[in-house]
Amino acid sequence: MATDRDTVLEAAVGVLSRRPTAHLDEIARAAGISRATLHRLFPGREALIREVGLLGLRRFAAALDTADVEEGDAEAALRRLVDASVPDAMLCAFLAGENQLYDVDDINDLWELQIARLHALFLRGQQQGVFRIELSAAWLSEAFFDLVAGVGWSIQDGRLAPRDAAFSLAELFLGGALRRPGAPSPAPTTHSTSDRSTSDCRPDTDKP
Amino acid sequence: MATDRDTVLEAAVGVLSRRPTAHLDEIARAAGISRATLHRLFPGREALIREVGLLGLRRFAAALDTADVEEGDAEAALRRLVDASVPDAMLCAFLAGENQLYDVDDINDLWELQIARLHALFLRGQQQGVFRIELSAAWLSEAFFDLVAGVGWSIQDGRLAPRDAAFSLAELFLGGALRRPGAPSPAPTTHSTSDRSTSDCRPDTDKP
DNA sequence: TAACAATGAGACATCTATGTCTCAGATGAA
DNA sequence: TTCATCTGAGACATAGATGTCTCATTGTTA
Repeated sequence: MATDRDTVLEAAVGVLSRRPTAHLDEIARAAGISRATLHRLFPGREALIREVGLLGLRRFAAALDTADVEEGDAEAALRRLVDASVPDAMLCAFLAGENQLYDVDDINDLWELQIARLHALFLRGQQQGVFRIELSAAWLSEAFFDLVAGVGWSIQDGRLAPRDAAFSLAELFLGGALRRPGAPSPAPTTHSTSDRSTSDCRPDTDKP
Repeated sequence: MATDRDTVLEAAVGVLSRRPTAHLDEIARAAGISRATLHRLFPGREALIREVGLLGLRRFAAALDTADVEEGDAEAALRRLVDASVPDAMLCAFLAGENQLYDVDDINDLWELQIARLHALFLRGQQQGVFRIELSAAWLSEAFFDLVAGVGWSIQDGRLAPRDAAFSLAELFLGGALRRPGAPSPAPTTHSTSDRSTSDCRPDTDKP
């Protein structure tokens, strides 16, 4: 029986991240309140989902703040970010799945802002020589956020122990993102514009 | 104007992956057919979404087959899997976001089956000594699939060049998943049950 | 050309989630 | 106790998407 807005929103995430089309009854029940009270807290479904998105973004922004990502060594900053964002991984999972939110202007702006901060972190890391430059900063940002979301989903479904989350995320991601100390410089190319044309994401349609 | 079912389903994915609640009108328009014809092909919305999910699973299963993941060196098998699954990344993105599907029994079974194959691949790789054993096979499976989904989202939004997709995915993931040739054995532990209690995914609620 | 099959457009009924309202009971403060 | 406030339960109307139908048109085959 949670009466304050944020607690209700967190309960809502638990339902909505699994079932984006869940009815309001369901969400109210998950929060331990009645549908009437839910309506008193949030004018309607649209507003509710919007606020869930905003909460997620606020939390992720707070994680970026806490981690002080704009300062110091990029690898250390990323490790701090991992620790700061894992507790809110489920919110991030919701954000990752709900592209619908990006139609709302102010949410989209807030989202772009946080992504820009991530992007800047990776760019800085590449300039510092700690992150690989064969992988674009945009891809590193996307991949990082997706893995945070993956942590959220895994924990929710009981496939990942919460205590292992930060370690698993940091090890996997940094292993792929950090420049190898041994490797001298960006491998010129193992992937020219050659062979397999993995081009349009719409493969042949002739499979039975 | 695509009249065969699979082509319509692929058009539906393009819409549904961005907006899970899109109306049937919208989906029909995206497929270039009328709502009437859409109804002739699929009995209703539920059936449509179900078939989209099945298509995604069929494609991913086909990728696992094509890549021959049950055979040979695990790293090579995974590289083959990357190449085979990237063209269907958008379908995977849909699957990743639509946990709702897992309420349908036969879809869930098919899903578990493919995940089990992934899991087995990583376990085999760990036994072969090519994949790190500090990261659980379950987490590696989840992370791999999430990154494939991330590739799909990125390509759709134009943030990742289709030609770079396979390379970016393989490099990032394998970098984190492969056991370092240098590192002698599984680092005993850098993450005991220490310090930060990143435990319950539900942080303090006192942020303004 | 003629018959046939498939499609698109639109009208229509239905169904269900949503939004709004009322009222009774519970909680808490004066 | 008494009053004020908040909540839950339920009824009710509404809106909008879905499902079904008809009919004209198109394109294909004989």
